[in-house]
Amino acid sequence: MGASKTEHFSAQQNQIATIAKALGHPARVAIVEHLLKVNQCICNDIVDELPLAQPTISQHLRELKNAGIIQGTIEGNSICYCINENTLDLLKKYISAIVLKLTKNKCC
Amino acid sequence: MGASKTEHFSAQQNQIATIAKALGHPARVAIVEHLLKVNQCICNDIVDELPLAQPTISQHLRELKNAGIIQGTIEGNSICYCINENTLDLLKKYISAIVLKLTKNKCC
DNA sequence: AATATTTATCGTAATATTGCAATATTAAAT
DNA sequence: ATTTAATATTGCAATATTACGATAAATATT
Repeated sequence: MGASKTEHFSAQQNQIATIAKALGHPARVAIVEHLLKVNQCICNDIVDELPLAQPTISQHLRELKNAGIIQGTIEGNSICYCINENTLDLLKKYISAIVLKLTKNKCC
Repeated sequence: MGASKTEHFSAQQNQIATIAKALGHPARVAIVEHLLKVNQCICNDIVDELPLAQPTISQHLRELKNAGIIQGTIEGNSICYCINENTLDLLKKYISAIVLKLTKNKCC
């Protein structure tokens, strides 16, 4: 196989998995951290920052964008990328709810 | 390629990516949710719960365990799995810190 | 001892991901 | 109009992931 059986799981489970998966690569974590530091920047700035080729960065940006973690606004020649707060907040709330419930549990 | 250039990124970036990656599949999200609901259970209980074969569940459990999200304790014949609070709390804190910083920023 | 139960591992097929060189696309600058 | 700059896309190779049948390993039950 190789393809996930996404149709067997709930919309929320797939949504959380999609967001988490997008963060599941150190380069994409580094991109998010860079965007957090500089607030907003263009693709080439990230190419200068990370040890990856331009097409690779572009691919990672697309995945972050598809997952809703970042957004890009066309500004003439370039595209201004920044973090979309809502998506990360959604993940934050989901995990926070889990951790909150866990403190009331006992583990084996 | 196909292999991530993990050596170019910080230990924390790799750690966060590893945890997020483990949550980056709906089946593993569903496993975590089931463990949250029943507190603790054995592999076969999850096999009965999800539409995946036993070796597939076992594989997903191993990945969750490798990422530190769950832990397993041998109990005679079976293995008792439960959520490891610390790892999810780590991810929670990391994302919370990002979201907190974001509220002070303006996006493009 | 034989059987059942539970989980892990092996092998394999299908698909996805990662990374980059080459190239295309689009808009700005000269 | 030509060149420059910024980004995306294409095509490809290497590797990883997902899924499962078959089987192994280890303990429990009869």
